[in-house]
Amino acid sequence: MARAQSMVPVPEKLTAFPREHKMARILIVEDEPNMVAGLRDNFEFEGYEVITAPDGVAGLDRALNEAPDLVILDVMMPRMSGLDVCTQLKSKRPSVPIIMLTARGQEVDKVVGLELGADDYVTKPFSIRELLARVKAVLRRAKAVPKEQERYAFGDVEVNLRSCQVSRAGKQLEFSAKEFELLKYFLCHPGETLSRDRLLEDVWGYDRFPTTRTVDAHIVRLRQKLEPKADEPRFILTVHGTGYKFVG
Amino acid sequence: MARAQSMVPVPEKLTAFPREHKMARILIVEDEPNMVAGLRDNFEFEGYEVITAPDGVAGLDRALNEAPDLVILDVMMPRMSGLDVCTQLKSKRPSVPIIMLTARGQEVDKVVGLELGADDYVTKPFSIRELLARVKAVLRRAKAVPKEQERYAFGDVEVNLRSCQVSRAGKQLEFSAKEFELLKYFLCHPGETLSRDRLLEDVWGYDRFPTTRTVDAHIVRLRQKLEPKADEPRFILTVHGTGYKFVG
DNA sequence: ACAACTTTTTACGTCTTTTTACCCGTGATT
DNA sequence: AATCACGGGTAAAAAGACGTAAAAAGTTGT
Repeated sequence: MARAQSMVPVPEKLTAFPREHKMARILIVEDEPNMVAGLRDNFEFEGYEVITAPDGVAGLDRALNEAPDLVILDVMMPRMSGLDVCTQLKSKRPSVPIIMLTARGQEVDKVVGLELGADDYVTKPFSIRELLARVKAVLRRAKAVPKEQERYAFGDVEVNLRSCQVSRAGKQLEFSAKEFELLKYFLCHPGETLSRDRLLEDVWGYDRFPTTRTVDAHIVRLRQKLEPKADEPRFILTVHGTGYKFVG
Repeated sequence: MARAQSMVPVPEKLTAFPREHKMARILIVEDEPNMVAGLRDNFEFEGYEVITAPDGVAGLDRALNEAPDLVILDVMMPRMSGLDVCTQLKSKRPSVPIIMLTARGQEVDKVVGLELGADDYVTKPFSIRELLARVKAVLRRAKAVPKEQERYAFGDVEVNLRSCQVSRAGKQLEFSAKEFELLKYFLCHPGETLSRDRLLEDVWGYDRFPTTRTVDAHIVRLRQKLEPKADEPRFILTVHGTGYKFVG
């Protein structure tokens, strides 16, 4: 079913991939080869990492062993139906988001699917853009900061991870996207010594390869905004020869 | 005044609170650091989310931008007195409850404060339990009036969510449906940085999938209608690399 | 079916952020 | 103390995101 693909003339724009920490890995479990190929092309074009499985048994196996960030699951498949995979997967990895693909007229399955724990469903035939949009939405929701961890404070600085706000002595500070991501990463790994390579990989992402000095440049800016004395840091410390660490 | 703090044993770590639906966010505007620390400990122990500001100007700023559920306002403060903050805040966010802190002997201020729209006042020195009780009471009253503020004002713009009317300098403006929905979403999430994806999902809805640039196009139109200078926005701000945010 | 209007897409110039390059100071090592 | 590697500061180049206008597509009312 190359139908989905043809609904949208494939490469529309080369306008950069959304800069996420790390591009998500998506598992597609689907038995129809053309459909798989179409989906793979589109998702890879958007910058996702794609792994696939041709039937339910293999799909469950890969889902359990290869830690995908999201699973797209056809309902009708050989060996094990998408519904069964869904049930089993959710029981073992409750937090992995699942999007079900159902054929039109399988209305019942939609309901059952959601009851089984699927996060969303899409009815065939669908436009690839719709699927892409739903994937993005589900991933965003899955990644949303849990309530308990959304706020941090150190010194006279307050950080709200949800609303992306940083204030110091009650006054709002402006942070660029990267600066905020980096700060967030520090906050989530307090006391840990983080190498430049690790920061690059986790904050910048595996498919980008800037110089390690890039990290330094950003550290400088964080310090200028957050440290009482930028040249005598109290929070973002240098670990000579290794990297940086944050202490709150 | 570390008094308040010592009255309730300060908990070591504030990890797991009994989870209510949504614990209220309280803004404390107060210049005395010990007082702030004491209040923060106590309120956080009770499960409230606490944000603070050390003077009137910063306080007003956070009150407008971070949507607190209640504001505790010291009368005597640097830069801008609690009374002025109260007046200004009430004119822009009429529904946000305010509790004033006054020193004994400032009897006059009490009266003035209430006339200015404060919901309650507490005289220093006070017991933390008294303050907690009054906060709870005020919140209860505020919540009793079924929420969702329906009128907003910023700059010379007035918005009525119920009648879907927008006026600027007293003159009615025409808004298309989408434009109004978008504006409404901004008004309901002041100060929060909203990504294009989030706006698309929440404003455009679940089953429509336009490009993220569509959002920009609408932003332009909102700005043209609402901003004094469309090319130098004061209310609908760009957060480069992330999205937009509204500040009133 | 047409006209008027709203919404979405496209295209491109401008502006911001990010990255790189280079030089200097400082802390580690011998 | 001398050397050397590492990190900090700065500015300029490169990459990327935004603003805007205008065209295209979609809606609604007549």
